[in-house]
Amino acid sequence: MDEIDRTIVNLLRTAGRTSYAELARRVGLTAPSVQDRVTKLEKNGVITGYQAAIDPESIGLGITALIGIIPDSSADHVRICDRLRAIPQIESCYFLAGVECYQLKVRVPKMADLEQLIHRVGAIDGVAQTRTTITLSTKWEDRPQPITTGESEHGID
Amino acid sequence: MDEIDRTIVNLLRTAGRTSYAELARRVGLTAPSVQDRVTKLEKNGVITGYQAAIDPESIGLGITALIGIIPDSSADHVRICDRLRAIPQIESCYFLAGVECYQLKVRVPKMADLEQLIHRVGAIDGVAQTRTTITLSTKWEDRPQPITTGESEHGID
DNA sequence: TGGTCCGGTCGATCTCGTCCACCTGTTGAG
DNA sequence: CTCAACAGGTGGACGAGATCGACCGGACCA
Repeated sequence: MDEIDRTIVNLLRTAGRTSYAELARRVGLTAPSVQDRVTKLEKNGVITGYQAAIDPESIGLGITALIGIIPDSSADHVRICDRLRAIPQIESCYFLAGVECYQLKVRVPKMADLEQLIHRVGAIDGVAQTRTTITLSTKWEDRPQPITTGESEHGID
Repeated sequence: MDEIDRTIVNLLRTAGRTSYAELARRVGLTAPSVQDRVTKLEKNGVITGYQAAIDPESIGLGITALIGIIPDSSADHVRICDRLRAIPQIESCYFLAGVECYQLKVRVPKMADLEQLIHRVGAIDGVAQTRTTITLSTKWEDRPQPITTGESEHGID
């Protein structure tokens, strides 16, 4: 994980379809070397995948909401997590330090779908209460912050 | 935006570096046709970009937190938004319907950085109060939900 | 000194991306 | 009904990219 790897990661983070040849030009190596580095980054779990960013509204997911979950005292978190994972509308799921121990980011086409979704989450065993907030607009999302020099050690590679 | 477009989007959403030739095989067209469709999807704003998914810990961003912002009554939201946008650690920013009218998802290397970041956000003109929640773990994030048939009209293309 | 490993280059080959000419089915006007 | 215009697809050609194996040079160590 040297300076060249960081540059490659920064480039792929903002332009995930950049060819190996183009990456090679940017970092001053040849294509096979870059490919080798990228393969290692993938194998080491630094790069976990590639995804096209889609405008949610264009595919009929015009409503975004955040749902906080307050568990009851007997909650089985492995079970809750499994049940949540089975709900496709939940795009992100964070386990939090707080009274609301989960926060979900969900997307649905219509309000009726959101209502149904809230009921479904609320019905999960161990969920005492949910608190939903509608997002009026997404200012930005998943903006990659450039990697700084690895001044702290992370034991990667 | 027909069935083939939806298939292409679903494929690119989960495997953003899939070649046009491979996409063509999957949808039963030729590579030039697929490329044409993808170009149109990009031009119409359906596909807004491509990004490699990176494990945050691997690049020294081990701490994720959610920051809620409560504005004061005289808040100028354009100004607040601009100031927030200038902070690179804020990866996502949602404008919410609620007392906390923004929620930020931030990532930093160390707790000290988070503290500094909270102070910086709190110092923005129009921000009355912030409320920060640490995420103990990310169960999953940015999981693409497959596009269903466009039963509602969205006026795309 | 010599062996080994790591990471890079180079060259050959195959696949992919991209452009262009052509084909087909649909639509709408005369 | 016929014909022109058009959208969207196919197929071929050619340049660029991906990928593999062979080789090279420096660092490390016995």
